[in-house]
Amino acid sequence: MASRSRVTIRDVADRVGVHPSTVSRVLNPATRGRITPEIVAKVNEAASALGYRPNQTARGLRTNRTRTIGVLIPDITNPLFPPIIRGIEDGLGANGYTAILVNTDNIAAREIDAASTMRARQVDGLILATARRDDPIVAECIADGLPLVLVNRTADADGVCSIVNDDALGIALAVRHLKALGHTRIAHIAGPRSLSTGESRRRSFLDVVKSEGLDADAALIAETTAFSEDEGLRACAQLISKNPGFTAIVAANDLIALGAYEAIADAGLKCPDDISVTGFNDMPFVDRLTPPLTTVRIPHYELGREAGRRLVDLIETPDSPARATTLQPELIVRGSTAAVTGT
Amino acid sequence: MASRSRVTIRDVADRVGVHPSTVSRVLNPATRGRITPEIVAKVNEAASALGYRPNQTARGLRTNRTRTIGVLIPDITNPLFPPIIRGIEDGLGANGYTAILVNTDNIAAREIDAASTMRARQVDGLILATARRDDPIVAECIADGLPLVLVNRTADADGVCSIVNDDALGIALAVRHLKALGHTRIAHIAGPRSLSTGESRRRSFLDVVKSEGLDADAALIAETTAFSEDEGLRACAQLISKNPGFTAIVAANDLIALGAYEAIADAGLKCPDDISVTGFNDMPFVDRLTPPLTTVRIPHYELGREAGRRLVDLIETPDSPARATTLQPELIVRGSTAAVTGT
DNA sequence: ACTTTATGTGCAATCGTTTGCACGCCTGTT
DNA sequence: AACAGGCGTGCAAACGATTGCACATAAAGT
Repeated sequence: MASRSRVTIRDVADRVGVHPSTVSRVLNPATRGRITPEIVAKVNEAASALGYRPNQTARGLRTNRTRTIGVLIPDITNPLFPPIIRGIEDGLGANGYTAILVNTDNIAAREIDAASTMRARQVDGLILATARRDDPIVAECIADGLPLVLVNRTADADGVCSIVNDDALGIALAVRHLKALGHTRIAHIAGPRSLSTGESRRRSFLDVVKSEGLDADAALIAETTAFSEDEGLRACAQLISKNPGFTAIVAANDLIALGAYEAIADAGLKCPDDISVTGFNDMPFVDRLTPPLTTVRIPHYELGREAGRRLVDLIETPDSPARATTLQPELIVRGSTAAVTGT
Repeated sequence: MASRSRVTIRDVADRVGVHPSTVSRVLNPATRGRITPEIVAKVNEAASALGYRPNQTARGLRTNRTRTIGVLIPDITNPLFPPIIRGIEDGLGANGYTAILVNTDNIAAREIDAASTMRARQVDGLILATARRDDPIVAECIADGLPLVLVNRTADADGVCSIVNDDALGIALAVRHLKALGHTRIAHIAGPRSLSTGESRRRSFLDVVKSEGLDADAALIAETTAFSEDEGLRACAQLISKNPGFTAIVAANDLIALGAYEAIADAGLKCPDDISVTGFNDMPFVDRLTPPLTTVRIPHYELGREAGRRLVDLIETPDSPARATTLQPELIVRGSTAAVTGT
């Protein structure tokens, strides 16, 4: 009696005196209408009296649908991801799906392994927040017809659903804001080009700088190998030492901006008095920094929710088209940007 | 061929010309020894040639063990939890278990619902970071013999495993640090008494204040209804307005400490010059605040990892004893505490 | 009144694995 | 040379649900 899943569909059937299949039909909303209302009532009553709970494992075996989806993220400890995950949960949960989550730390082998585990567990689909531009998991899912949605990043392969922020708009908002403050020579500390976010923000920066008629000087672009504070510090210090005469920095994300803060202080300069800085992501607490960081807020929760919904779509209507969706970010102006001071 | 789980144990058996059960035995390390090495080799070869991956759903149905465990947390968006979750994943993953995660926002109905979903999915055990001191889910798990571990919080019920921080030690570290700085009238902004963390830190505070021979004045204790910045602000403002003449505050967690920062500023006072403040948790970025927060660092990752390991223990050796484990915190001294200034 | 159609329920196979049991065959003992 | 005991493998029955099919019974059409 204290057993794990004590009561089966057969117990319910026996109690009412009907066949197990009848109970199954009653419990399935789609077939319930085919059963006499009186029996429906009896079955429902018996089911709740016995505390019956359908065994999802058995159901999954028979139907080949587990209502479970796999989510691969780099690192839940990165504050970027928790809101995405909540969004996914909410986008999925409304339809009775649940997520199993794995952190991969951006290590390809871990990603492959995790994907394999999830497939052994018969997930109905996958959400990747880990996708590289050229990603073997993406290729495999496409080959095997496993529903797949990319979130926050995108891949070069086409025919795959992705939900990403409109980075071009975000960068444009930052640049136009700085232009309005009188800046004309604006630097960019770019993210890794192997990641879609790094590459797209970089390209967007170049585009908008040109279209706004600002100085488009290759010396104003610094490269990083990771979206990290250390790399931001290193790249910014290098930028300053080359002294290309900029008055503002558009950082590819908040951590890089934090690194830039340090590099600026190390150089004996002040933000925003000497150099304005913008971030990207609006991580928690960047409003508490000194100065509070002007940054681009990405709708992380909405990205996740949309990804969840889209995946459910893909699973339940297999012919639904694979399109890339972008969501709009917003510029949050705080204290790290200021009008350029006359020389 | 592009089907979801295309190759079964039978396909492998057919290719080698043996019975499916033989393949099963080869694939199971425990029974592999009973099979002729030559056949073992052939089966392994065929399995990898066909890309066979055992169907966990079928296995779970047969064995009644899904190697899946359920994790209930209040809100993954709270920076407290991500490290715990990574810890759980690591503590579990080494043994081939995976976690399914649900956020409950501390809403009892959501917790019940989530627990029910997990049980329908035949989880092998549950980890609760949501437990209230008197929690119906805990009671149900005990009644049904479902392995259960509580993390970060504990429940009043006995016979349940819990992994928690040594709050008494944490509070003692904070109080002794302040005492060493010359503070004698120290206030405490407590968390909700319905949560084990709120209650235990409060009691520990009273204990250590007494044992250290400091002023134990009921007027020095403020109450909150939630571990939030707003509540911290409210409670601290109230404390200041009652003016019991304190020079330091031990906040029950970092968010409350943040609220205290605001209340202190609102009152025209300065931290740490007029009032020292200590937090609890060492959340990300509290080292970037002005002033950087002196706080108690809880080994969150280790709590999670220990919880994961313990749950695996409970599952695999059913008679293992239910004990409460505490892990030791550490005081991180930063800029929000200073020596008391002579009047 | 007799066939036709609809309607509600039971039957049994099936999903992919695991595992107790039985049955050969080979080896070693007397 | 006959027999006991392993040892390796096959057989088939589960696990708990779903679902195409068949079969009653009742309602409807001619």
